[in-house]
Amino acid sequence: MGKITGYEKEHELPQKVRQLYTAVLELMAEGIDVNTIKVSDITQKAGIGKGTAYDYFDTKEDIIICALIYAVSGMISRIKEVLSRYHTFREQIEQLFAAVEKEMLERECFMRFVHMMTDSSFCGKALQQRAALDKHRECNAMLLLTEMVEAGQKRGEVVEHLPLEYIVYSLMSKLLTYLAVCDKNEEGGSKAQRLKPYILEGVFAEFCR
Amino acid sequence: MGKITGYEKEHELPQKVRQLYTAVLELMAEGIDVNTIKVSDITQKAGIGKGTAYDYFDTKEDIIICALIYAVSGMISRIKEVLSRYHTFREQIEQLFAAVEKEMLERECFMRFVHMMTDSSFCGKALQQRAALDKHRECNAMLLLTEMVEAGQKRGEVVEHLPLEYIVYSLMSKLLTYLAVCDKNEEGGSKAQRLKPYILEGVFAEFCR
Amino acid sequence: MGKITGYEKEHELPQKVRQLYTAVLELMAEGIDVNTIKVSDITQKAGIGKGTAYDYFDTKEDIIICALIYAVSGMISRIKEVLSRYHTFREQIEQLFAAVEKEMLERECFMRFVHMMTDSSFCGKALQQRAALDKHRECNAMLLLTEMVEAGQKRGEVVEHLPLEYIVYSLMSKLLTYLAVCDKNEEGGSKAQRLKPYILEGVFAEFCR
Amino acid sequence: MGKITGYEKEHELPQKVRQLYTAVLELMAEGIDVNTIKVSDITQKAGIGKGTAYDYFDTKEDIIICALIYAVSGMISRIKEVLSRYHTFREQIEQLFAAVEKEMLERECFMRFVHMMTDSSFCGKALQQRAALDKHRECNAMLLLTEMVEAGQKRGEVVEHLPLEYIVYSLMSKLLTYLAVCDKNEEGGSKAQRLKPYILEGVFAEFCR
DNA sequence: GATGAATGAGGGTTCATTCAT
DNA sequence: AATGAATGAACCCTCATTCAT
Repeated sequence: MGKITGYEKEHELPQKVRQLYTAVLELMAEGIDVNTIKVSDITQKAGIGKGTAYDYFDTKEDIIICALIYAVSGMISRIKEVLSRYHTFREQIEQLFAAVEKEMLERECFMRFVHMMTDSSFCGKALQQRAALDKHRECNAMLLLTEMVEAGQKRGEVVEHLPLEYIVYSLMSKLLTYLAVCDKNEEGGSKAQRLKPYILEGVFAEFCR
Repeated sequence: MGKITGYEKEHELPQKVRQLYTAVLELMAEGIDVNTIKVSDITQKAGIGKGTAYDYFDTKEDIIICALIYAVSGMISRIKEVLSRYHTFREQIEQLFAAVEKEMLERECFMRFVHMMTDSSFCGKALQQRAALDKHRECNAMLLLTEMVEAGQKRGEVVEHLPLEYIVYSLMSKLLTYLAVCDKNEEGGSKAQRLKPYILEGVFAEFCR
Repeated sequence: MGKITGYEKEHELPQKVRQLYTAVLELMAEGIDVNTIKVSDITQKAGIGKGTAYDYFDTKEDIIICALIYAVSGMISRIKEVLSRYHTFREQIEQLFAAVEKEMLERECFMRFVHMMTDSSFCGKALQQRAALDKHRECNAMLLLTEMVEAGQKRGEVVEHLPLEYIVYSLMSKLLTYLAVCDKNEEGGSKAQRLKPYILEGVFAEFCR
Repeated sequence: MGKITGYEKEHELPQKVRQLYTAVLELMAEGIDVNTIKVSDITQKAGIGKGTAYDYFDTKEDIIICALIYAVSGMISRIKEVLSRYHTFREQIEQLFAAVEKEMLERECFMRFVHMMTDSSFCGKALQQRAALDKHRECNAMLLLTEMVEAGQKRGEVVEHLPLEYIVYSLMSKLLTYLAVCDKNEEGGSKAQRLKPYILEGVFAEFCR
């Protein structure tokens, strides 16, 4: 049987694979370190046999990486979908922060994803290789931001005297800062709520005409 | 014998411990994943026996964490020392970016440290516990930034209508973005050089009067 | 359903069983170690489902053992058939060596069979048990030789001052030596061709009047 | 630490390695299939930790192969030693059969060794590779026979009209036949005893002047 | 004090066998 | 009847930690 690549469409996913992905993501949401996740943890939580995981994946790493790609792709698609309903840069930025903040599970996963992208862990290395091949793929958050900014510039909402590169990195960095604050503050995100308007205002002040 | 805590002053460090720290940091500089480092890797590179490491530390994690704390404390002291020779917020910011960029080996460590602080890896967890107890300690980079900003505000250079918290997080995020860009661009840091003036300018525009 | 015993006549063999046997023998001819053969290898090569194999056999060992018995029985029948057309001991011996050499696939199997008969591998143990029960059966090569020698003695061609037992073991050992030499020398059997006349001559000199 | 190669001299063998070898050979003497021996079987019988085995060997196969080479080399040296005290071909042949028969444990090993040499099992493949490199080494039984025959020819005791190759193969085959008969007959070797004089006589009649 | 040989618990992976379809 | 997805027991190997020297 052909193994899972991580690029399957939502509806192509075998049921067991969905269960595996869910299990991985839940484990991450519970704060378990990627490096200490055991195959038996995953399959047990997924409610399937250990051998079954290996019918679909070659290694433990594959399972985890594909689960992450799945989660991040899904998150980005959903955010894209939300953003497509808004037509100004300011609204889009606001919605972006709101969307990213909304789902606990995805947020956790996204943080993990970002970590791994800048990480030298076993999964990190593999993920980065994937990402290098995937510049054009759904799981590329930078691309999403780039498109948003370019569209904003076309509409005349976003300044043009700053390099696109800088604006995108800057946005990403602010978004991650915000996520980090959300993450740190588990008692309800009050610090995040306090800082959010300033972060947004900083973005608008610097990048909007 | 009392074990090493990680808070020893430079001159209090036993020779063997220094060798262990150096070994850990070199391994990291070589790009080895923290989760993959073996005790035997460390002791071999340190040129000492495995048992000796356990005379000074209780667990492998302790060795790595203390090595990181050591490296980051040292880095922050050195940066503090540099900054103390400058007396305007703008100069300090510029020097901060320059200093951070300069120390190649330490920069790698700093990135690792940052990762782990926002990470759920074995070391991460332990580091975060440490950090929670260490709000006042040398290895706290946020504290350094906070002091810088407060001093800047006292001197009337830094705006006061924004929350201190926001300014500090924002600075940290920009610094990390810069580091990430440096890191990514191994062919000589040209992207970092291109973006640097914009990042600095963004800081000054937003936070300086 | 009654399981396969390995004693079915050629025409009693269900089609699927024949496919299984062929698959096992082909795998062996490919040089795969008996201990390494996987059920999935066999069924895949046989072009049938894994479950189906277990409709006919209880264990993997059964499949392999029966395939071997099938192959060796077939080989011995065919040799018997050939030998029945010759009426002197010398001719029979010559034909025996020729026949054994001819069947390339079967030779491989025969070597495997011999190995296992003197082996303590999983299959070996089982085969030997079988053989102990099967003294009278088709797959018994020693029996074939014994009959040949006895007939030779009756016709006055073979010496009688040596124990039948010794003559038979000696013949078997020479035959196996010959096979081993054929086997070793894949570049065309020149060594086998060189040694063959001496082996035959040794047999005749020692055992023929 | 450097791993064991299997070519260590008796006195160079670390104690633990000796224990491992002994354990392997005892397991074989007990009739356990090489392919089913577990590392834990070996180390348990050797009375050492599982990990220790891997300090000296890289894989389970290595342990078994080296144990076999050790046993066979030892056996052959001992036989050589015995033979060196006899100076006629006839005596040497008699002593050879006696010596080979004597060492019950080693005999078992020798049969295993022979099996593996003509086998495609995991160990077999590796052993054969070794043997290909070891034409000149101690564990080469053919070499021992070759030397014996050549010396016999020089002394004028052994016929010269037959190819050396044939004589050696023939001797080996007779020796193995004898061993196989010894092996089969666990009730006291009476069959072996009955056949032995005929086998020896056959050798003398064919190869001695 | 310093060492590194020895340990053995633990986890990734395989594969014979089963059973729902 | 035939299938092959699912299972989980089993086993090799690693490596943090200990402790005799």
